[in-house]
Amino acid sequence: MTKVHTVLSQSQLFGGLPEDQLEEIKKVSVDKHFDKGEIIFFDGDEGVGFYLVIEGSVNVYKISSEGKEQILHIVKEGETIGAVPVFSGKSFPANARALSKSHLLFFPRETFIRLITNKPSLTMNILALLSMRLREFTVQIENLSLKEIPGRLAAYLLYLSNEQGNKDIIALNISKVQLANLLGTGPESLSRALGSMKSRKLIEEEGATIRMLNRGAVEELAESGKNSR
Amino acid sequence: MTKVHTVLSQSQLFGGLPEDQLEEIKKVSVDKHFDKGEIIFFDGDEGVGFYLVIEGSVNVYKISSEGKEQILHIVKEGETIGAVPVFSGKSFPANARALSKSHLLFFPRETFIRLITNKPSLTMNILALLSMRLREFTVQIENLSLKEIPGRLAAYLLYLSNEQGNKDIIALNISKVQLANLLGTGPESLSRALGSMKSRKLIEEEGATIRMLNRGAVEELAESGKNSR
DNA sequence: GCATTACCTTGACTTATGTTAAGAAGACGT
DNA sequence: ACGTCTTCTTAACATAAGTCAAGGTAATGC
Repeated sequence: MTKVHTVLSQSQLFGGLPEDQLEEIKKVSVDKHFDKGEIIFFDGDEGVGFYLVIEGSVNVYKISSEGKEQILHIVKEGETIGAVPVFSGKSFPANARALSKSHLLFFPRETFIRLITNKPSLTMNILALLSMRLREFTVQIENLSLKEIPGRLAAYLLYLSNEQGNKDIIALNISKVQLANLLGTGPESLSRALGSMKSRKLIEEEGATIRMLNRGAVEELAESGKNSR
Repeated sequence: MTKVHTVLSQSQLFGGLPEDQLEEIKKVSVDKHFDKGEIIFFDGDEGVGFYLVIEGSVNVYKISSEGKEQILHIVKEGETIGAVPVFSGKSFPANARALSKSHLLFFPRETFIRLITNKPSLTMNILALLSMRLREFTVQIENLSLKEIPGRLAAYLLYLSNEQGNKDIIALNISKVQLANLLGTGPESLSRALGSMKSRKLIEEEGATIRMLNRGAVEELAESGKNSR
């Protein structure tokens, strides 16, 4: 069983599909390889198809005229990037860059649309995928607009903890700069927010590992969005 | 021809469908009426179906623990609300409230899913709709994170101008408080941003009408996101 | 037609976060 | 093992925007 096959069959997009359909899917895809830091597409480029990550991880982000970066999504194995223009028929709505050496599968737009027509279960998977992404974006808008930076950080730590099995030991999977850009700020403010949580005994930090000392207080911080008072 | 029929046939969701399918759609829907200010659903409520606006307008929003409101979308005739949980099978991701006396059609989840199975053109419409919404959210995240309030305001004025036929005379279709909440701020800051644009001769204001005096400068403000320098 | 209410604007003040700069700690290649 | 880069932290300062309060204007009801 190849890695490609394993990832496809476990992806949200193609999971649960019969073997013959998976084969068909594999056949219409094109292998693409990117080095760390390489651009996969730019905001505004014509969207001629989408990508599924087989190995590595990808940063999907917007960039301001001054060069500040807002990360929309960090995409890992089995997830997709660039699906929006497949269905709304326009350009990519953001930039994408490989965070590590990555292996992606590219699906050309027209071929893929022909493929999904009259495959209701696959279509339902896509609808679920897009809906999930919408749900995530509403959370991100809520965080950016209604929470201050310490609150966003607390919410992200809880999200990570949840993803890693609700342990109190959390592994930061991305660099501090990237985390800052995901939270809509820069490394200095992130450093201060972490420092504040440490001095208030909410967390401990050791390298890329964070230990939650007071989950209740972290939850309250994430909930209220505000640091104090 | 009833209003319902007209709106359905011109909606993004059901536009371009044959007459018999439109009839079938109308049959599975349920009429719902809401007064101004009435809640349609709450963030977290179980999503048992979605709504299509026939008449009136609806505010889809998140709310912070302190009561600050962030508008995600102002939904008008022919548009839908609450589609996410139909496909990702969970709760509504935000609140919805009628901005005026409104007439909506409600589509129960299971019935609607049965209806769309094996109707590829309808399914493609839904995919396009969700993709469009995703695209809009990426713009909103970009605005919230990478632009200051004057920049967001400028971008919104250009959006309105574009929607109203690229005239320099723009009709504000919502109250200032709502506009402020859409831009992620409060009425005081919006007032100041408008004041700054007026004193710099970028715009003139008369009641709910705004006249763009210097489109180039407005575009630059929206583009750079920053007020000065 | 007048009073009451909702909506909007303005001003003074506070605060969170951005900015600039410098230094510390860690990673990396030679 | 050494120096060079990158990444992170800390501090001092600048600024955008939130907050609180007051007043004005427009809309609405009696």
